[in-house]
Amino acid sequence: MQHLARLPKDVGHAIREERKTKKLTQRQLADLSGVWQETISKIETGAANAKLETLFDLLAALDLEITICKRSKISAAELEDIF
Amino acid sequence: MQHLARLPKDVGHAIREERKTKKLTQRQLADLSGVWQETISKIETGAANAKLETLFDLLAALDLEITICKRSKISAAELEDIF
DNA sequence: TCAATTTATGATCCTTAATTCATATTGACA
DNA sequence: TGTCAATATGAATTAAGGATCATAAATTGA
Repeated sequence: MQHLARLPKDVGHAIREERKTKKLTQRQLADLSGVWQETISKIETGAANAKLETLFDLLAALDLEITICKRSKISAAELEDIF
Repeated sequence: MQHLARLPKDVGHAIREERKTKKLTQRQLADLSGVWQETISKIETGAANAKLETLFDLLAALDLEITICKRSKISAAELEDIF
């Protein structure tokens, strides 16, 4: 599964989804990544405008990486919003 | 072209590459994105650990987006380092 | 429903990014 | 090489994230 992100909150959603897919609690992810549970909560709910390093710490713990590419015409998320 | 990123400096490289591809100066990108030229310089050179919002401002101005997905076995950048 | 776990929130402190201005360096090119 | 544009760097200020502790709220499962 891959997640498209154009805003910080999209990143939070992606992290939460992947964490749940891997059946990890925020605390377990905190232990794996070195990022505090409270911080993870704020990022997942979109309350934080995280720093790149924090994001990459979380992505590494979740065995994820980022690809930067040209914007697609319409995203799956946008489709979900429309229909 | 798509850029893989696992560290903040990878993001800086990707932004610089895309900016050059589009033949924009840092100042022009600054005007387009609302991010200061000085900040762009620091991000591109890896001297800054940018915030997500700043990153997305730059990506939007460059018509780029991010995809979060499972780590590939080996990246193009890693291949370049090896060979 | 109740208890235990998980997640969210709030406050404080510390660190650091972003802004802003000034200027030094570098790079391109006539 | 000399000049102009582009990029980098540095300082000061402001704003915000992250660490940390405490705890409230929500979720889950017996």
